[in-house]
Amino acid sequence: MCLECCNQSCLINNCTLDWIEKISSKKNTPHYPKNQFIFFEGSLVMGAYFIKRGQVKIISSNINGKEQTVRLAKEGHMLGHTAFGLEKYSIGAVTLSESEICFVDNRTLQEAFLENPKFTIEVMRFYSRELRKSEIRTKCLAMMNNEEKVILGLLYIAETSNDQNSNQTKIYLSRQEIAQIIGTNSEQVSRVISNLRKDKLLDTEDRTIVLHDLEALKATLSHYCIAIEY
Amino acid sequence: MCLECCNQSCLINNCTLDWIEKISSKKNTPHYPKNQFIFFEGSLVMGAYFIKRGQVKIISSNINGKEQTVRLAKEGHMLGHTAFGLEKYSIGAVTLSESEICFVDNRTLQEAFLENPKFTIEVMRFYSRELRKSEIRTKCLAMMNNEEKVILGLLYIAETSNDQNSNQTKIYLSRQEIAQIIGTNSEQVSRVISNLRKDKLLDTEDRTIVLHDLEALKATLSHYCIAIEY
DNA sequence: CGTGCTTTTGAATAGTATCAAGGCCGGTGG
DNA sequence: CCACCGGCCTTGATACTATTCAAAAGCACG
Repeated sequence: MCLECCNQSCLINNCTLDWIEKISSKKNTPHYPKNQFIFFEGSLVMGAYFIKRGQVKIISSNINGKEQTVRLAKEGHMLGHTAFGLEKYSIGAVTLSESEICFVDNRTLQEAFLENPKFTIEVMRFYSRELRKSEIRTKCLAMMNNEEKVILGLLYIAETSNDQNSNQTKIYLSRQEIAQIIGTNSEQVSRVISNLRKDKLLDTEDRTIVLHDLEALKATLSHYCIAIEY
Repeated sequence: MCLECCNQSCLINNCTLDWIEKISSKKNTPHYPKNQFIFFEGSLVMGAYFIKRGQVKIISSNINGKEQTVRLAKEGHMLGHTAFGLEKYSIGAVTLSESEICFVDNRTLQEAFLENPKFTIEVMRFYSRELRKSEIRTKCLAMMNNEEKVILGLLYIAETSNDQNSNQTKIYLSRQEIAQIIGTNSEQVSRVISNLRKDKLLDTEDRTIVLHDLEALKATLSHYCIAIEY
């Protein structure tokens, strides 16, 4: 039930009470394990997904199967939405952690948009923010060298991670997964992480990366004037 | 007057008739020459811009003044929008051709959104499409080599160009401007264009680039499964 | 006709991707 | 329990690509 949902950041909360109930009765909320596809590139568009809990990567591949992560999403984010009006998703989505994700079909969503202006406006603002973030990312990936890109990637992962409880952030993604976020390969990521560890900008515990000073990492990217308000 | 506007693709047309008139009475439509700033990075957000005619680049710079073009826009597109809720624009916009661009202040826009669901939905869809395009671009710029990026850039410029009347598209941007769109430098662009001319994939007339076979150019990028429906 | 800007091309350099080998760790099966 | 296997990580050597530097030519402009 949406009305009892723990996730305050869910966009559906911008609907009227009776619409929240209506959506609640139509949606379903499967439980996804880690590394599970939510939808595939090329599959049919049936509706939109709202992340209740967990971290998700949005991916796009070339014909050789090489995969690029184009966006990360966490609780409160919407997925699949970018495909409205098209027949098929041009991108795919995969869970990075164990997740709960609500699915709402196109028809219900369309009616909700027409009758809940506040909801529609907030969804619009969500896209607007994501577009701005995507554009800043375009700039960074175009102008940065490998070391800077890795730092950018780590900060991005940290910001879209859910466990920001303590003063240290742990990253459980593989070197390969990080490489796909910033557009390089696992060897380069490994090299840069080794250097950053020597410079005491991060620690590693086995394969886990531990960020203990986000501000110091951000400072290394300050030349790019990144607006950091995700 | 919006009601008499020649631009059928303008998003404002999704409002009710009286709202179109209301917006019409509040907006202004300055005439911009080529290479004119519409708004600067860091300036205050007063409203949104609707392109009536012309081509515009959205740019973002680093602290050294190096400039990256993160998006191209043409008639029917919205600008400045991505800054709602923020105090300042994190990006800037510059005309690439002589243009007419309508400005609507934040307050009027906000009221229009609340009372014109169809308008809001279409603006949302516009963002949604732009986000998808930006993400595909992220993938391409991450995976392509320089030659492919230049071809991608030329196709992007052609698609956001207004004079698609004949079977050949002319591009008047400098090598430097093209380089900033794809994240390289003018020398590389020059080299690639020389090679493409030898391969008969394009022609040049003085500094102008002439594309006479868009399909052949697109075919060279087919490995990337680009959804080409801008 | 000179000046300044863009384009083009070559050469040197720097940076990144690729290839290869070894180490570490967890899981599996004898 | 231990040996083996496969996956991921790390590091070095090498090849390749892209950037930078430099110079000359072309064009626009006063």
